[in-house]
Amino acid sequence: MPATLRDDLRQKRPFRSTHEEAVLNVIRTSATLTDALDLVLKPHGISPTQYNVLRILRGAEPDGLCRNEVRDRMLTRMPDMTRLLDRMEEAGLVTRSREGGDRRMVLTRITKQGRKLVDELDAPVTKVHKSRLGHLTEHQLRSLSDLLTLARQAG
Amino acid sequence: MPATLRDDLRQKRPFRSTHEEAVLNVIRTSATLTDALDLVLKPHGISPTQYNVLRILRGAEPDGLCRNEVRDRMLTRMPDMTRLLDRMEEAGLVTRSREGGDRRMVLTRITKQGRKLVDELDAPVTKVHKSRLGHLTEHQLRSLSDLLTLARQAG
DNA sequence: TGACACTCAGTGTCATAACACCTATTTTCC
DNA sequence: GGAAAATAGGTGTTATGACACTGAGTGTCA
Repeated sequence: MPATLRDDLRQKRPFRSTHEEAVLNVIRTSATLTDALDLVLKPHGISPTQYNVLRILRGAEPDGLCRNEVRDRMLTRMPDMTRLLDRMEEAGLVTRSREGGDRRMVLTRITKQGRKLVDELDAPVTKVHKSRLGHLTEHQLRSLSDLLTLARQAG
Repeated sequence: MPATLRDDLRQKRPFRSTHEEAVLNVIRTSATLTDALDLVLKPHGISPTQYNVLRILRGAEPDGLCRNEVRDRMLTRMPDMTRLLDRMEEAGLVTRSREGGDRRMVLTRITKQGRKLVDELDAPVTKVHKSRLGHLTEHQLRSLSDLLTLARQAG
């Protein structure tokens, strides 16, 4: 793994600004982390996006959530929740049902099978996170999260 | 914009570890930055991926690069460079030609039109980077890039 | 009380990404 | 010098993402 982003991307020129450098570093790091996660999830037949949905719905048990509520809690923007949930329903990971007072709402819940899958994935996912960031100190991890949280506070 | 990632994602539980918190922060921040860039690029008819290719090929002028070399310099993994470049060639942004000693190699170059487009985008892209991260100090930006670079050094 | 705007979901359609497999050329190495 | 491995690029097919549009159900307020 090359030491600097410039080496990594084999860039000849320096970055135009520290802002640009930071943006590219964030995107690059996100891609490597997502790729590593993807490798862990692939044998189980789900994508990082689907895994994200399962985590959200596990956290919302036993009430379930409506489609837009799931969408708004996603880590990445997902404009087509309907068909994402269609696929997950077909795979037996979630169920949907119209119920309650507001007949527009469709509650989505994680199934027992979905719950089992996401529970099983806890250990390997934790492991891949630690394998990717385990060489950072607690203080460095705290700083990183704080800086990223600050970065998202743009007007 | 909510202050913490937990609020942002409306998570009830705390993160399982600082590693996990950092991973999710990186992915979330990357998504918001990419979405902002996408908004700038969309009126020009290109995606962040295509913009990345144009930047790479502008930096490689006048020699051009072969397909795999472009792929390896991409910010995010792109397994189907062929058809990405097909589309860009069709849009008049790049050209391809077999030349030189190794007849397997296809050199890709940015066209005058592609060059014009990416040059025009310099100002608005810089602007969006600064609008997103302009509230951070130079020292914070430097720390952020350094921590992310360090984060990618995993074994 | 009924027109209007709003919200929730879903659909049609096209663009892009992902994955496995294929062909041509070059390199390696006996 | 020729078979085998490696490398460059491309194709077929499926899955997923993006975007505009539709329609049902709900609130609201003149």
